[in-house]
Amino acid sequence: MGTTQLDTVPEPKYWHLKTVLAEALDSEFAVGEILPNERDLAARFGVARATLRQALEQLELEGRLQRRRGVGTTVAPPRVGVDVSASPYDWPGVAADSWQPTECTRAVPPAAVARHLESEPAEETHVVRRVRMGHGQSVAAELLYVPAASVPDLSGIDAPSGPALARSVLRELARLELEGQDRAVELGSAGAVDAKELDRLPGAPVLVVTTRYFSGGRTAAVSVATYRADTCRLTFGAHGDLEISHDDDRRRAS
Amino acid sequence: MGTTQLDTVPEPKYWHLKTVLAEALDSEFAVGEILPNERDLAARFGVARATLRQALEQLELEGRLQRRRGVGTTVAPPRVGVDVSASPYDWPGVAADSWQPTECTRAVPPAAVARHLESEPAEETHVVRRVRMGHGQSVAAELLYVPAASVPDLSGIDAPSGPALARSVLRELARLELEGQDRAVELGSAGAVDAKELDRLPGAPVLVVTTRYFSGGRTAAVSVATYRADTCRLTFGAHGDLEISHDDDRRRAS
DNA sequence: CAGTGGTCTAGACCACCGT
DNA sequence: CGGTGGTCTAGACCACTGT
Repeated sequence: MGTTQLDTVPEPKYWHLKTVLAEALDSEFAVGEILPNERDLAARFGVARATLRQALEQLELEGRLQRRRGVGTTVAPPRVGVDVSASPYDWPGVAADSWQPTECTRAVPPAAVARHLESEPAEETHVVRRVRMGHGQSVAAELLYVPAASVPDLSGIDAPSGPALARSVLRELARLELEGQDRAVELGSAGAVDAKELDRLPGAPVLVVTTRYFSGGRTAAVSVATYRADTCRLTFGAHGDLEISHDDDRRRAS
Repeated sequence: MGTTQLDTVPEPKYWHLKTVLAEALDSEFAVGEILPNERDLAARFGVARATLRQALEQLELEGRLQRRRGVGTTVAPPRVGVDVSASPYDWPGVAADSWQPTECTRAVPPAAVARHLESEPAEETHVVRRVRMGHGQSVAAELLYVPAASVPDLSGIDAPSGPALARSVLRELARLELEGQDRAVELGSAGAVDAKELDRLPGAPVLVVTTRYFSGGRTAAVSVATYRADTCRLTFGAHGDLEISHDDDRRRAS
């Protein structure tokens, strides 16, 4: 029979608002255009600001709006397709990918990561910080955990803490034979540091990509990369509007 | 020089709250245990309920809490690893996967999908609805768009609208030679129907997995699967806490 | 039915950005 | 500085769940 019942439930205001705004976005606004401020919008729709904000939050989550404190709310461009497929036999940092190492420290990895680095209990590892650029902005922030055992020839050198050391670690890592890798994607919220790196507020929604690199029967490194969930679409394979489509303008009505 | 400045900015209350609660969750609560209700919690922490809720929302987004209207807030089990890697040369519905077809209608696909079905402009396609089960609950809801051209032998049959027809479409589809597929993952929010299917409220965060199936140089089908972002971790490859860990029955409060 | 989370309001103040 | 979005409050009522 199915639910022929037409759900007489009254739609929440913010949900209806979101729908109305989404339609308006499609038909009456161009990418990059700024919307009226929240107080005006709320007044125009006859709702409290909090309610209006609930609708805006949803639209931002869906990547249709972009809000910046002190500036305003703008219509976001379509999500950027970011390739995350990487051939399963390439180490990170090979050749010229879009990642840019920014720092390298030593620290004991969080429990969730340590669990993947089977052999080691609670030991310090190298931690390489990298940022992924795309379309003129930083798109992802990564922490790459590399146990000292994976880069034995680095024990002597500790001085050049920073990008230089980061590159050294990546170089040494690439000398191992990579046997395979593993990926998982989940939703998270940006911590304070990632948020700053991604130019978002703390708590912003991110897609967390955890990658394990296998070598010598062990997990030789673990990467935790956080992608801006509002602006990114992770692609596996040649999917999507590959890289940069210089021209995409849809949405133009009137 | 880097920001040695210790950021004297006062942390937002809800952010601090979230941290405190997260720690309490780790140390003082078992999976499945129910928390005090929001009004009590807010009073205990000396904040307004809205503020307390902001913290809870974040924790729910991160998959650490589960809130159900009329019931209460419980400590969520660790996220379920759901394999999404599928060998690139398998059609959906082959053998016994965890998908269960529930319906099959005909409709014109949304613009975003139609764009992937290059050849066709705004034509009707078969739309197969499937639900993916896992760990005793529905974990994902899918819409599979199959242009009539991809399943030519089905033109005569229209009667058995429902699971039977759905299975027919999948069977016919599997007769084509699959040349490859494509995946993209992005954040979205559940629509009214998906929400009901996933037992969540509308607007709940979901991971949207879009898959294109290629055959005969064309896109023979497009699948849009929405996974519960709060409870799922999408895995590519053998990653993660593989399948089912048989022992997980906590949740039993007298 | 009582108790829970979900929605909504009308304010207030704060942090940030551009000028 | 004025204007923006971000945080917070103290209420109110609604929708849902269990018993």
